[in-house]
Amino acid sequence: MTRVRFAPSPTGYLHIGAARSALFNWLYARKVGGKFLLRIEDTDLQRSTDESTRSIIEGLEWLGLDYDEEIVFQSDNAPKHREAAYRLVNERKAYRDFTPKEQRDDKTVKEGIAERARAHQAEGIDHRSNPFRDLPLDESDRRAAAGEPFAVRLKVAAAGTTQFEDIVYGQQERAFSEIEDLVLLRSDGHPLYNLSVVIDDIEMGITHVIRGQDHLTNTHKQVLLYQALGATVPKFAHLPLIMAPNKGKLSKRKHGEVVSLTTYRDRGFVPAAFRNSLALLGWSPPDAREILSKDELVSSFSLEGIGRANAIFNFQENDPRHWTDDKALWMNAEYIRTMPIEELLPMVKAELRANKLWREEYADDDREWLLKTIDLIRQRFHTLKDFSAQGRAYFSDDFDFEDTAVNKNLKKEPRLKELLPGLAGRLEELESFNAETAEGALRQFAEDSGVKAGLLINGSRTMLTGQAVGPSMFEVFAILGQKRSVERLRSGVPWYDSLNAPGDV
RNA sequence: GUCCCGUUCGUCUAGUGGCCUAGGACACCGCCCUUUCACGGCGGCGACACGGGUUCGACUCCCGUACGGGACGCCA
Repeated sequence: MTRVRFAPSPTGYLHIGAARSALFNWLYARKVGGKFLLRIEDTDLQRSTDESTRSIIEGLEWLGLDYDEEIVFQSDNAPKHREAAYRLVNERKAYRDFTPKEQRDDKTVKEGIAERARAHQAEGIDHRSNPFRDLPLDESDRRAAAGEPFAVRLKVAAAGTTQFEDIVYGQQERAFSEIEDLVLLRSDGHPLYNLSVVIDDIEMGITHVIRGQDHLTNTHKQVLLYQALGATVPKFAHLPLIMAPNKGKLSKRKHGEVVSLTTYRDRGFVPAAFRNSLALLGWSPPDAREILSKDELVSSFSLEGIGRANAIFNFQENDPRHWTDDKALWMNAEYIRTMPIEELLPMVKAELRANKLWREEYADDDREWLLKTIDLIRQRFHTLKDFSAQGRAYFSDDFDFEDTAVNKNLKKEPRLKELLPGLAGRLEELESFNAETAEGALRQFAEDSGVKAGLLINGSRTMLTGQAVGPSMFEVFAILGQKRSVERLRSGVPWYDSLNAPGDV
């Protein structure tokens, strides 16, 4: 039985890179009929928060990734991790290191590592020189019993290599000389990442570890641990990383909310669309299709289809039109305009409700009207937000007039101030009011008035929606209905309204 | 610094020695449709990092160089 897991640490929102790892694990599990487990790696007590755990769970739910079995909280397993470390000490596969703990500033460790490595290189210090490595066990036990603090380190053999076959990156090999005697247990007894992960993965019966490529070189350490513990080594599949437009690491500090999954939810993404575009980052189906439903993703997914090169998530922070990856945005628009309207409806409802534009009649009496309206306006929308922003005039009489639209479609032709109310009169007289009759009346009125129909069409659009762009004007008349169309054509609002923009009259 | 990984249009990618004068998608540009804007249709721009091999033949295999990324912690 295949068992995979997603194991995020709850130290912030769910990052889109992590979300993709979760997605690939989930897809693989569903594809092969295995289990997809969730483990919260909350062993860093200082940085872990419940809020973050909640956001991870919500994020997975939003993406439609359901997990099997109970969530495992890694911190609950600390006693097991410690026990395993002590067992390794007793088996002489690990040892107590009584060297006093070195104080390190978390901010500067990265430079510290490089510096230390350089120094080691120059001075020729090898990491098999720990004086406690071969301390007799009874003496080690005695000093421990006496209360002397110690860390537990894995005893890595001096010579040899470790290897594993990565499903994505192929055969991997690393010399023991490249691997230090890693610390398993801190001197305060706190189990460290590599130990915890391995023990938990064994405990949870994980058969395939699918995770980011940033873990590729660490995997050798974990393989060593599996072997020391006498456990079966799982299969590994490392995923290429998702990078920022400058090819650097995607980070909250540098790139802000664009890397957070919740941003996509909050900014009007359809979950299926985001899931679809996430799946295509580093993976492609055999038939190179791009629009894939959840089921289609599952059925065409394979670890073999994963590429090896990092993918850039292309976004331009200060360009509202390209605030996130263009293809993701396009895909969202594609989903919005093509998905079954019944599936879109609840999302539109939530959006309208959040903006106080939802009316209870939409659920029953006006349901048909709502569906028709959504269908009409969704064609040119990119996110769900557009329903309450650009779409506002369809749901409320209180909407804004865009200055550019007013200037271009109304003020340029002063006669419109009289023509539009005139048109309203003609429309009012119609006994049967629909797109066809409205069009007929408008064209007739244009002819009678000696103006081009386009003048009235564009003027009407701006009077009725406040905008210069939108669906076919006659459809809009029909959707808004006779009464509202007439009222809005007669309203003088835009003529006064935009006067408050100084200098543009 | 050491080790590991990678490199096809601006971006996501197809491509597993001849099907490639390298295909698709997004973005961009143009035309058509349309008295708006989208959608749609048609077209354009645009890439095998570089150098050596191997081969009758390399985007595909090998080596090197360059560039990019990752890892190296008593963080996860």
